[in-house]
Amino acid sequence: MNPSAAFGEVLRHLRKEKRFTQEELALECGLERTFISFLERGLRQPTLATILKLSKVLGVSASEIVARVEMQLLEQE
Amino acid sequence: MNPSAAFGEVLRHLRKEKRFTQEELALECGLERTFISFLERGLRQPTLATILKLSKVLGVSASEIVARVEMQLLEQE
DNA sequence: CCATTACGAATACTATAGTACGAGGACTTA
DNA sequence: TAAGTCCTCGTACTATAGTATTCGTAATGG
Repeated sequence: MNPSAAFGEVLRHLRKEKRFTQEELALECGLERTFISFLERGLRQPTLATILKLSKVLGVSASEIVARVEMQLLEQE
Repeated sequence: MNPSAAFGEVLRHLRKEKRFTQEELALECGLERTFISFLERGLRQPTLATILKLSKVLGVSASEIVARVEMQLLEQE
């Protein structure tokens, strides 16, 4: 499991938890819907600025998001 | 203060704490020396994968690094 | 059945992360 | 003076993050 895939799973989980569609999340973050789709499918990886944008809208700190990614990476090696 | 600048300060601080030169850190991370310089000066921002690489070598979790960046951003608005 | 919502997927593009090489300044040590 | 270390800075390049647009389709509801 690579960082992109791990991040994708974490992002999708958080988004569904907050009852956002990809389009809503994208709009609030000032990102493209298709880019959110890329991220969730692990086909793109975020920069630090993107992680921060997402974290604000999702109501979770960026460090918390990264911590979840690190857990994902450990669980599924 | 933008995310790149905040990250640069955190990175430089951690690197000096661990007594690495930019070149040593770059070598261990599999990155370019000049890229470490760019990061520390806030002229580039890292992707998630880069943050993870740096965190391994610096002996600090990626989430801890991001937490420090968030603190930097709050302190200096 | 048809319209709408939500998403995947493809393609092509622009902006920027990351590489590679090298000149030169500030400092130290010989 | 001279040589070495650590870093800044510039420049040009390649890889990829992020935009923009479009089509297909599965699910849902009027």
